[in-house]
Amino acid sequence: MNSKDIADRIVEAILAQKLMPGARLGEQALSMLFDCSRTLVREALMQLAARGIVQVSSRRGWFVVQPSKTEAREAFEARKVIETGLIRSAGAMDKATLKRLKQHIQQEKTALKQDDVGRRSFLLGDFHVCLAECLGNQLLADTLRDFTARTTLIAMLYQSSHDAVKSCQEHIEIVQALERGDKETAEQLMAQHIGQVQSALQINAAPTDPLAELRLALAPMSTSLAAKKTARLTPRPVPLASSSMASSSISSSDSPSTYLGALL
Amino acid sequence: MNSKDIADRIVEAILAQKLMPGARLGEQALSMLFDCSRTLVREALMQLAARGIVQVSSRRGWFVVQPSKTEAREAFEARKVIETGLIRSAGAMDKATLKRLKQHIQQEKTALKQDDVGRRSFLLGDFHVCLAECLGNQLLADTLRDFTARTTLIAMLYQSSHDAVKSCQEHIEIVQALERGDKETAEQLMAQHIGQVQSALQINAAPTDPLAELRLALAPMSTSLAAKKTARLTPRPVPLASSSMASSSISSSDSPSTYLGALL
DNA sequence: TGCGCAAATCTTGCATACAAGATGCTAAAA
DNA sequence: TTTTAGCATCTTGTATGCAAGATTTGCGCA
Repeated sequence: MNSKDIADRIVEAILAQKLMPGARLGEQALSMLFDCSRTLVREALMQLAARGIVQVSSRRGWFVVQPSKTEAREAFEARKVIETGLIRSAGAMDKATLKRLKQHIQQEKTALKQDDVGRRSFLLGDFHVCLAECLGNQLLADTLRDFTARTTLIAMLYQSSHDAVKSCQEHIEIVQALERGDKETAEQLMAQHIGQVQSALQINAAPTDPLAELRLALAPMSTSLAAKKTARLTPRPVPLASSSMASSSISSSDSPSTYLGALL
Repeated sequence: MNSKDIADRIVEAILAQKLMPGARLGEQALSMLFDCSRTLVREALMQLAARGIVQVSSRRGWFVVQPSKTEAREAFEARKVIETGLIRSAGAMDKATLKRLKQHIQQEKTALKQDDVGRRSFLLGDFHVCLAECLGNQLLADTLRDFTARTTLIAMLYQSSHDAVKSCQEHIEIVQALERGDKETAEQLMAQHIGQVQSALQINAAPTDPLAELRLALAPMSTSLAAKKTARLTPRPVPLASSSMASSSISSSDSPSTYLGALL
């Protein structure tokens, strides 16, 4: 179990939506989880930080990134540029490659049928990485994996109302166009597809309020008797919200076993 | 001096062609150079490894990457895809942005005039990063910086016969097209420009012989008196050349101060 | 002279120890 | 009751030590 494996597992967990944006990644917790020293965990986290997946707040902790609206726009634009450009510049696809893509879509369908949310989310993102590999560019495929992880986080953060079945259907149509050799249509479909995912975001809503759950849970009931206690919690959002880090109250209140489950 | 700074300095040195592909980056040497512990150096190197700039060979050392021919193709294709796509998807540029680009070109010209090879090389690559920033995508700009470092290494490795003056001229034409709002031409010029750089490679020639410098330095002079000593060195290339890593004899024979100069 | 083996050296791999800042809690005082 | 000062705890930041593999060097031998 080296640092590369740890990093891979974290990225996988993000792609499977098992790690929320803002989730805490404590060095000690991870070192116990992977049964190694903090050194290896730190190396993994440094690598992920260099790839824009996690960030560290000095002596406070490591967190999964929470992309801003600007970063969200950039990430989707980047994916559009790369994926459409890759289709445009690619040559004809051979049979084996097409088979691989079709198999991937089969896996997506299976995950959809079985309602396996984690695997479904992973595969829907991985399709794009797979496509880049099929189009013959490992460098861009790797880059795209990171960008896809980013957009996955964005979708979680901005409460995407995105439909998985529709997404899979769009993948099918893209592959069909490629099979016909109709690159122009494929490119256009891809742009639309990414646009769909992007516009499913509720980008105007503030990034998922880490206090949303609390607010909802603690909203005064008609038969309010806890008025005083909620009053004590309400003032606190101010310093938290102004903090750029906004360490989600979800993660800080959860026990380590929560993300232990996400990674194992 | 944290790990981020160290990583930045190494990338800068590569962009300025002061670190050759295959150059050794010893942890101890760097830690002495930056006056810190090996820990920080290691963190920096791990980050660079995650970005595909350096690689580690287990218990042998850290080295600047030596892209293969396939990786070279992928890197140029990736840059074409990103840079042309970015131009295509961009909106109109405002005056301040155009001014920034023109200033950059001025700097390029100055470096050319002063024959400052390091700064010249850095600026010619940085133009593309700057353009990406001007087109409003920091994420792709950062990605492009890494890819540009890669193509710079490729150019060094495959003995590019690339002309800096011509390159600068092409930058000028691209900015002119952008100023006219003629994105189509700009896109086309960019594709050609990157193609120029790529085709200046002598890709068929084997990656630059790591012994070339030694051979040259130790070639017998006309007034040869060291005939016996050079004879002793000639047989050794065989086992070295067969080694895939080919830890460049340059670095192993040079004192630390050599790449000390490159980084300071 | 050429070859093979073993010791010495060099370099990374990993863990641990301790420093230092951030946070939260408690208790005392206004 | 509210505020604030100080203490306890938690978490990362950095250095160092030792283990282990790779490479080189040197020596003995044919």
